[in-house]
Amino acid sequence: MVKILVVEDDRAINGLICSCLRGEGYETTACYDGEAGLNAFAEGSYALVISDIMMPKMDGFALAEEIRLFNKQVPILFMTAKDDKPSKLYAYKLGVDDYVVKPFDTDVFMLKVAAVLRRTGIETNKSLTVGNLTMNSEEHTAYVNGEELPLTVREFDLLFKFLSYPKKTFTRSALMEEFWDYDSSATSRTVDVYMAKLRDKTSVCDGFEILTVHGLGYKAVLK
Amino acid sequence: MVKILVVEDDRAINGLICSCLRGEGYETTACYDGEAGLNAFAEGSYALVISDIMMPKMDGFALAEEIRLFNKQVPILFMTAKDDKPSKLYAYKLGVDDYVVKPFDTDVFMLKVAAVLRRTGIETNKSLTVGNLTMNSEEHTAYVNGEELPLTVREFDLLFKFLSYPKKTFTRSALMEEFWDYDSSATSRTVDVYMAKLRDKTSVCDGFEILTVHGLGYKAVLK
DNA sequence: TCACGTTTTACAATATTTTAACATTTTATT
DNA sequence: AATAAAATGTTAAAATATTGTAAAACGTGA
Repeated sequence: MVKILVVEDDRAINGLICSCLRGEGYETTACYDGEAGLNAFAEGSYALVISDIMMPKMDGFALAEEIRLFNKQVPILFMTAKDDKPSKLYAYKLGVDDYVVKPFDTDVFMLKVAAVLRRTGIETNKSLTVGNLTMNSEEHTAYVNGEELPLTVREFDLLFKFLSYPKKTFTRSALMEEFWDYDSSATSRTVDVYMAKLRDKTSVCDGFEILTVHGLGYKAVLK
Repeated sequence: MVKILVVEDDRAINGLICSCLRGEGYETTACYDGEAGLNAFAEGSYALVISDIMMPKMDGFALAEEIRLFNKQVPILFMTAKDDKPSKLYAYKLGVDDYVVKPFDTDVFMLKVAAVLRRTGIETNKSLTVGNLTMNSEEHTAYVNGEELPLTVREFDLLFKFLSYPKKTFTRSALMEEFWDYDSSATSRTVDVYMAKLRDKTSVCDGFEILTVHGLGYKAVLK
């Protein structure tokens, strides 16, 4: 559910990082240079970017600058063999979230990833609790006050997404791109129907609310 | 030998748990308060810690915190009479693996133990009991009320998997990847046929049920 | 060939998704 | 403030998709 973009030209290291992350239940995309990283970032909605600094075509700093042009939120985690202070300072100036020096301990690395995501309010685990609602993506189950709340796959996916990124507004088209087949011809009004269903089904939940952002889409806000 | 540390001040309950676990082939150490538990943990290398929450000297939470100071990996299973959410949330924050509410069913308890160990990659027993069904993966045999339940290899593998991870939903493709040849061209509908067969054959079982997760796959739930 | 387990097929039964119609709310314009 | 226009809410029926199941076809080893 949580997507992480890994930009690192050393394919062995990139593979190692990705497999560690996948082992923790994250979804990963591997890119081998800054340019590819930027393109990938523009395509999908990533919860975190992990990037090397020294890479062909576009280095990590340039990538971070480009990403910051249209996204000031997404956490960026730099990896580097350099431990020099100028790089470090420059990195923080760009709004980089944290800094990992290679070679690194994968345990510590995973903890940093979890910490960054926690800090930015993204649920890292396969389970998520908001008020009296608990969702488990592995079991594909939702419980309200311990009782199972039956949800269809689409309903589950949508709700899990919304609660994974509270306050974030999702447009109908973004949701359809993410959860509907590429060649689905469904109207964007379909999303509205699901929102109504979710509002109905989650009316017993006390921790959040699904709000309409008129002219844009929907968002979940915690209360 | 898989070693399990049991920390529980009620000697009767502690003894019961230990004897159950030993019956399943685990090695156990009994401690009657948190302090003794911490000392024992520091001494030996345990694969799992099972702890009560309310105990003299040092409660379960404190014990878990201390253990986490020098071991972030070992799974911790809490037992408690409390079913309140604050405790539960706090427990998960400490990285506790699962939660058992007393009084509990020893069958379910043993399954949780097995599930936790399996999840953390520790090889456990080759046999599994759910209600009136006992399966032995070494002999590839299944018994219901002492009578043999004839299962083909595929049926056995599927059922054993499902019961090893109760509540977890398995997609058809995940199952096929695991149990079918890489180059098998079988349709995923084949899985459905096996589910029907398993449901039929296990209709005399009282401890679980195979449920359909529409749009995703199947799961076994204990009852 | 027979026996047995596996896989496919076809159709029935269910469940979910989508549409479409109308109601209501919000926004823009006068 | 009144009105029109646009966007959203709601619902049930229609359209699709998924699953259940029995039977047939297939493949393999004794």
